[in-house]
Parts: sequence; C-alpha cells; structure tokens
Amino acid sequence: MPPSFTERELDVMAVLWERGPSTVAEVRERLADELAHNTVQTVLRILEDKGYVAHTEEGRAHRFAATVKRDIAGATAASRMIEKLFGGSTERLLTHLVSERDIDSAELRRLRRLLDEKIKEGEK
Amino acid sequence: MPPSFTERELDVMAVLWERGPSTVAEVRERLADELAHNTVQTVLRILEDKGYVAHTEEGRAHRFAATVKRDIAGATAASRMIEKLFGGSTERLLTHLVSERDIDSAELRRLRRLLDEKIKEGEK
DNA sequence: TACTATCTCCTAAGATTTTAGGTATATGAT
DNA sequence: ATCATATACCTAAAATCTTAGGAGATAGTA
Repeated sequence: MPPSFTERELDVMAVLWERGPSTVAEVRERLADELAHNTVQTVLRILEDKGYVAHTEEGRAHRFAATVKRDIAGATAASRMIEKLFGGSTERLLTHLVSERDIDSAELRRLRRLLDEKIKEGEK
Repeated sequence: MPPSFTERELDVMAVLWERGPSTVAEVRERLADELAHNTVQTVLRILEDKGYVAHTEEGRAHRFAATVKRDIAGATAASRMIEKLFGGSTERLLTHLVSERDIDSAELRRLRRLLDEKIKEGEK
C-alpha cells in the first residue's frame, strides 16, 4: 500500500520527519496553523491507526515517531504528481523545477555532476 | 488561492488536461476506475463549484474544460511536496528524480543543457 | 407511438477528515 | 493538601469527499 496522506496528516508527518520523534505539544508548536492540543492528538492517533506512526511512553507523555520513511512517501507522492500533473513525464517535472525554482549555483553544479554520471552510465 | 485537489478530483482534472474539454461520458471512459456516470458528473460539478472547471452546452450534453492550467496546478503541488516531503529542498527532489526514476538519455542530455544554461546565467 | 439509451439535475447515504469539548490523571508549585 | 497545568483518552459535531440512485428531458429507433 502506498502511503498517502491528507493535507493535515502531511503537515504532522512533516514535523515528525523534520524533528524526529515528538510529543503532541512539540508537534503542535511546530505546526503553521494553530490547532488545539486535542486536534493534533487526534491526527496522530489516526496516523497511528493507519500504521504510519508509532508511539512510545515517555513519563506522562507519549512520543510519536514516523514509521514510514520520508523517502518512500516522497517517491510515492512524486509518482502520483508526475502521472497526474505532468502528463506522466518526469522530464517535464525536472524542467519545471530547474527553470522555475531558484536553486543556488552549488546545487546546480552538484546536479550536473549527478547528471553526467547518469549519462556516462547509460553509455557503457 | 492555490488550487488543490482531492485524489478523485485530480484523476478527473488529469483527463481534462490530457484530452482537453470533455463530456461526462468522455471523462468517464478515460478514468482508470469504473465509476457511475453520475459519480463523474458530481465530481465535475464540485470542480466547477470550486472554479477549477467550466462547461459549455453542447447539444444535450455539457462539455467541461479545466480553467486552471496544468502548469499552475503542478507548480503548486510541487511546492507543497518539496516543503513537506523533501524538507524544503528542491535539490533533494531533483536528486531523487534523477537517480531513482529512469529517464532516457536524450532527456538526460536535454536536462544537462538546460542546467548548463542556468549555471551560465548565474555566472554573469 | 412506445421503447431505449443518454444526459442533466437533485438528492443523499456512507466514509473520512478536521476540529475540538469533556473527563480523568499525573506533576509541580504553593 | 490543594490548586494550576499539562497530558491522554473518549466522544462527537461539522465539513468534505466519494459514490450513486431516481426523476425528468431529449434523441434515436422499432
């Protein structure tokens, strides 16, 4: 099953991936929107039901951790996006990213090096 | 307002972007899942309510067209995805795409050329 | 004419998402 | 001991998403 998240679930997962295992309060204060403590807890419970999060007891509080790697979730989301929003063409997404988003020159160079390797790989 | 679509809405939008303005029946037969005619129509009506689609009368049928460009929707989705799933790093997404998805060598070359231009641009 | 197929429009059930109120419990401070 | 605070657990309302049935209109066909 490809992991798929609702908008709010994704906000919460992003915090867990970013900060690592966190309590409800910690997640809550990192969220852009101001949600009630209980609201955040409910989202975490749902994520746990779905198996994307697990918790360990920590004194009075619970500490929640993502059980799905960000890479996996990212790959799934990227596939979906390419399929539906870029007509199935990875190149189209790549082109969009390179031309429309600003990427500093060090990143551009690293990317070119990676590309060179890929091209070389294809030649042999 | 950034356009944002639910899963099913996105399926439908993908058809409109792909095939151009379409009737309910046309959308329906292009969808991967087999949905009732009315189900497809409902999704289209919701999309129209949200302003992402408009229709023109065509005889007895209606012809629905996307009013949001795929590029715009794609850019929005890409930003969200980078933010939440790739820790805000465009480079990370690019790297993922180049290394994990297979892209044929012509595409790789075109991309490298684009990259070269970008790098040159940054130098001056 | 009468039947069939195809459409739109109206309506709504069921599931999920989003939000949060109450209640109980534990911790720390007074 | 009591009080304030922070927390988890239980519950549920409101909104949205997903799916589709039924009614009525229209066009083609037997």
